Amino acid sequence: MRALDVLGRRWSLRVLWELRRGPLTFRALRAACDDVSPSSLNLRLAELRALGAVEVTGDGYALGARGEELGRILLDLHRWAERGARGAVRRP
Amino acid sequence: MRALDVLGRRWSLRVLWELRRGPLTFRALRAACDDVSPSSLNLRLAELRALGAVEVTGDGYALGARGEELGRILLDLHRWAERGARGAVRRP
DNA sequence: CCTCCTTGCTACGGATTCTGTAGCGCGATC
DNA sequence: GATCGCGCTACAGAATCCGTAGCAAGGAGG
Repeated sequence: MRALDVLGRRWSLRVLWELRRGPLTFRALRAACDDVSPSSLNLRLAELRALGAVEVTGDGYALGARGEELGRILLDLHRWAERGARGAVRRP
Repeated sequence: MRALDVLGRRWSLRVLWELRRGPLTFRALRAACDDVSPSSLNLRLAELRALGAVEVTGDGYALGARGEELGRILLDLHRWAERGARGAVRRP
């Protein structure tokens, strides 16, 4: 349950989402996330690293070993959200 | 991306997670979520209802029409996180 | 050795969000 | 009509986040 708590903090999902296509440097990741403040980003990265969701490689930050599975889950989540946002907001 | 933004707010994922097994009343949901403050809970519920993720039934709050799919996604996410937390935290 | 870059990351004050507690209005029940 | 639990609101204090500036380290070029 702790894991969902970490994933439910601001920018956590977004960081993972931006990393789904490959590694990014700290600054590139920051730029990809609407220029988050570096303090927040660093905090989230530390938490996500503690979870094993993110790791540091030679090319910067990347998804952990199970990254591909996570990418698929995030894609599902994203698709679900997009579909819901279009079809279910107005439901009179 | 807006949807992921809402899902990335504090307690959003947790609320959905607690609703995955069936409807809960406002107070029960609050209790299930480590006694969130009612203001936060009410805010999150409003946002999630606007997304179509949560709806109000006679038995209280419940996952929306696409709730089952979301529940499965959250379960995947949870399992992923749990597995990562066990296998990857200690990585000397 | 000495600049000039870029990179990861920290510091800090102000703005935003969350928390904790109290309580209202309402319907059901006694 | 008194009591109970319910959904929900109010509000101040605490925690968090943002925006900006800047540091130390490492490499490229002179």
